[in-house]
Amino acid sequence: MSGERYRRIYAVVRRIPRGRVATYGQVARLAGLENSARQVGYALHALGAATALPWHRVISGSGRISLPAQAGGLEQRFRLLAEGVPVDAAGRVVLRRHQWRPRSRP
DNA sequence: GCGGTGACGGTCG
DNA sequence: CCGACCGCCACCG
Repeated sequence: MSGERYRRIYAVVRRIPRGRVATYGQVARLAGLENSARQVGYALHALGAATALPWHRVISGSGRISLPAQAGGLEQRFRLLAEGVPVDAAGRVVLRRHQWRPRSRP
């Protein structure tokens, strides 16, 4: 199932506060995996939508939902709206206002 | 072991 | 603002 890399990625995703979003690249960096933004998406995909992790709080660096609508993107949009994060019909979120900005990284 | 793949991201036109 | 390209890198057949 999950290797050490996945563990780190999941640990970061678990810290994203309700009502906030983080980007794949941001999660990768916080997990200590500098050039592995793609692996974050891969790791989340391996979980499936039934996981307890807030996978729906992770979006692309351009502020869009990357997941295709039929493959979970629709659910991701619903989950974000449900916790107060505005997502337009095209799946866009205003990062400037809703991106998670952790204080520091110990 | 090799090559294609993708829930990325930065750059360029 | 948007699409096309390209570099990255673990995973999988």
